[in-house]
Amino acid sequence: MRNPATEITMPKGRVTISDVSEALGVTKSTVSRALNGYVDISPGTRLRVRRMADKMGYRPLSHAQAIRTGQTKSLGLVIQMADHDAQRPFLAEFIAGLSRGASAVGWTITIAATDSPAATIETFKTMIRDRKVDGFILPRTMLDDPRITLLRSAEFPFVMFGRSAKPQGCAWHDVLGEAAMRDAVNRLVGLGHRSVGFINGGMRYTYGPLRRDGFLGAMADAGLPINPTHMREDAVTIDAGALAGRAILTTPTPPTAIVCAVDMAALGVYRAAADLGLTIGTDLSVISYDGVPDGAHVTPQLSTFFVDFTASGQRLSELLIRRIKGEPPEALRETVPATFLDRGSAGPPKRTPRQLAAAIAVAL
Amino acid sequence: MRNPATEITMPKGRVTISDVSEALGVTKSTVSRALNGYVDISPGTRLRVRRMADKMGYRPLSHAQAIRTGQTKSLGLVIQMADHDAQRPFLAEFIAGLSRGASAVGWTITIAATDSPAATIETFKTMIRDRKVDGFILPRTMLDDPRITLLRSAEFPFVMFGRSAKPQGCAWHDVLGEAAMRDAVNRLVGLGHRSVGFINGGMRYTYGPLRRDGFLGAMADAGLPINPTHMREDAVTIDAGALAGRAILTTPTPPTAIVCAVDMAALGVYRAAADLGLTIGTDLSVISYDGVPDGAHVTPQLSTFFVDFTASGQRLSELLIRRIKGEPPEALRETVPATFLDRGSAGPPKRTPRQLAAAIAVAL
DNA sequence: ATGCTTGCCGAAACCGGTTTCGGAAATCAG
DNA sequence: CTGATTTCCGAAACCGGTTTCGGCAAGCAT
Repeated sequence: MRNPATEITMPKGRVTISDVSEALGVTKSTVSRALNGYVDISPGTRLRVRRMADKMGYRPLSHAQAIRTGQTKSLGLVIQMADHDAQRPFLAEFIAGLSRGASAVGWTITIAATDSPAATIETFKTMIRDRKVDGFILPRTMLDDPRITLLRSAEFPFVMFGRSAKPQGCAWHDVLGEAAMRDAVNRLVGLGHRSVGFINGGMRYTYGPLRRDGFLGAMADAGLPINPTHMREDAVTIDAGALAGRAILTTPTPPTAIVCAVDMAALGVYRAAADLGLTIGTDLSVISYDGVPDGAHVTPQLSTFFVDFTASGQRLSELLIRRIKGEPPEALRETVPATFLDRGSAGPPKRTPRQLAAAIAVAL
Repeated sequence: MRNPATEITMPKGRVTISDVSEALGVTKSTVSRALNGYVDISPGTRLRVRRMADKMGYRPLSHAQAIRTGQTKSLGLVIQMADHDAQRPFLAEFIAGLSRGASAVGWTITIAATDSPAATIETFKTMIRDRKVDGFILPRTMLDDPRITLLRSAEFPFVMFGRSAKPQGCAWHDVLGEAAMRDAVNRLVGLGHRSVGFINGGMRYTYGPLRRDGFLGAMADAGLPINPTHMREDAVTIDAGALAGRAILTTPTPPTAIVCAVDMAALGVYRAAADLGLTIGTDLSVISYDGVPDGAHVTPQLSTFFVDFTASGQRLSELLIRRIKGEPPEALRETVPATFLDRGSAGPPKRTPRQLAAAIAVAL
């Protein structure tokens, strides 16, 4: 009877904080404060509580704590199905990463899908109002993003996958797409190309202007002229990429290489090239960005800058949790490089633009 | 002062049940019971409470109710990244459907991703233990599914996307893959094919045997013999499909048509056919199942049975919520047909198997 | 008029935690 | 040795709901 710990009876159902406190002969409040690192608990007591708690397998119920603390220990992700083709291929990996980062510390991911921007904002509002989550991950940030406006004014924690020109209050993790575009141009120039086209992705997104600037900067550095007819925008699907590719290739003097801001567009260029009788990797070089699985299933395989969406997802969860716990957003900003996969869609130019134009004219 | 309702003062933060009860001059318990449809509340009082509640914009906090009721109003989805290629293409639509079905009635989707079957089971256990969700959606049910074993023994609600041979305690929603396979064979036979191959998906999954039986049944009904060398299994990726296709096409007397249980395998058959110099739709007919977006980007477009994963997801959420609310699993079982998309990969046979074999021999 | 149901709602406990407050014991200063 | 601080923990309120219990008043039959 001296040591209450020797006579604990394992409760049948869930073990609650009361079970632990009774087993130790202390009050609930002592257990709670010991477990939550309050300073007014002696080291000895803290240790005894800790031991007993995990001996009994005690795990606080997150929604029970939530009613007092206001924290659900849950991260929100709202995906917009409207711009599906753009983010579809990576969704699984991205979610896996988010989940890994969150569950590593006992948090969960709450997900919602919407059809329209308006529905997205409504979803954010109700999730905030009903305290469903403690913060949000924002994929595919846009230049003028209503989600940011809303969350900023609601003073609700969030972290972006992407960057922002108006960084006030924003935390982010992003991949250096502009550096990849520079690198792509440099590699093509190194291979001997003097005329390079560019197919960009969505210009409403923050990544669009960044990647364009990366391309333009590298071209300028290489002393190469920019041909406006060799530049296209807003191609994030195979169809759009095919259209853009054909448009560029049917100019009077087509480029011998094309840099694409997203893989889907590059796969479209493959199709356009095939239609025009061109062989990728020799007649036309292509370097792209994203690293979608399909890129490994075309001939030749697509040389692209691979983005590890799983790793980014995991990192974003970590950052958001730190943000929720109070770290200032300025301290939670980071960028990582993409990894180049050299797979054969880029080689030395076989023909001059003039010769290329002649070959294409025959095919038409 | 007669009517307390005329002098309510809007609370600044969230409006709680106490705010509503004070505004009406009744107790919390009355408000709670009125809103939750208890019978010991008079119709008049119920109406007054309802009106006041939504006039004040009162929304009960789900995690506050959870601590007493045990219900989080959240549905769980655990996705296993291991068998990625199989379910990857539909994940976004599926989640969107789940989300739609859940959020329509104020519930949410909690998602987790794991790397291995073992991790999956662990994730289920912790999510159950910590009461993170009220029930689970099980995608891609397997013949001998440890998830089902676990949930059944834990008496935890779940609903399957797929069926089960041991239906005890199981609720489900499924698409009739076997009917689609039958239909595919019938269509090919109607086009004049007498020799049809079959590439099945994963045989560990419940859909595998079902689709095989559908194929075999239709072949028997048509009086066509089964050539074992024309049948392959476990092909759920492009690569596996290409391998299986090549194996079937390089038999002494290849079939003039191949039915595939999953689109990814069919896309692999496209590659195998191209390697062997065959044209899909004429030299070789293909009918498949799933309706992946890629099927519209090959030439000719893939004729396939389209599955509406969004609709299925939505339906699954609805069924699971009903299951959680107490409806017996036997009452929650349903199947829906897939929709055939006739897009040109299946036509009348141009050559006999013998002629086909000769053509292939040349290509090799 | 009396006794018995029935309808309806208030009072209070409860769910599983967190947090404030105050006081006893231990430590420190003088 | 006394008085003033600290240190550490218990008691109790609290978070926002739900649910049990009991009692008052009206309705019913006798």
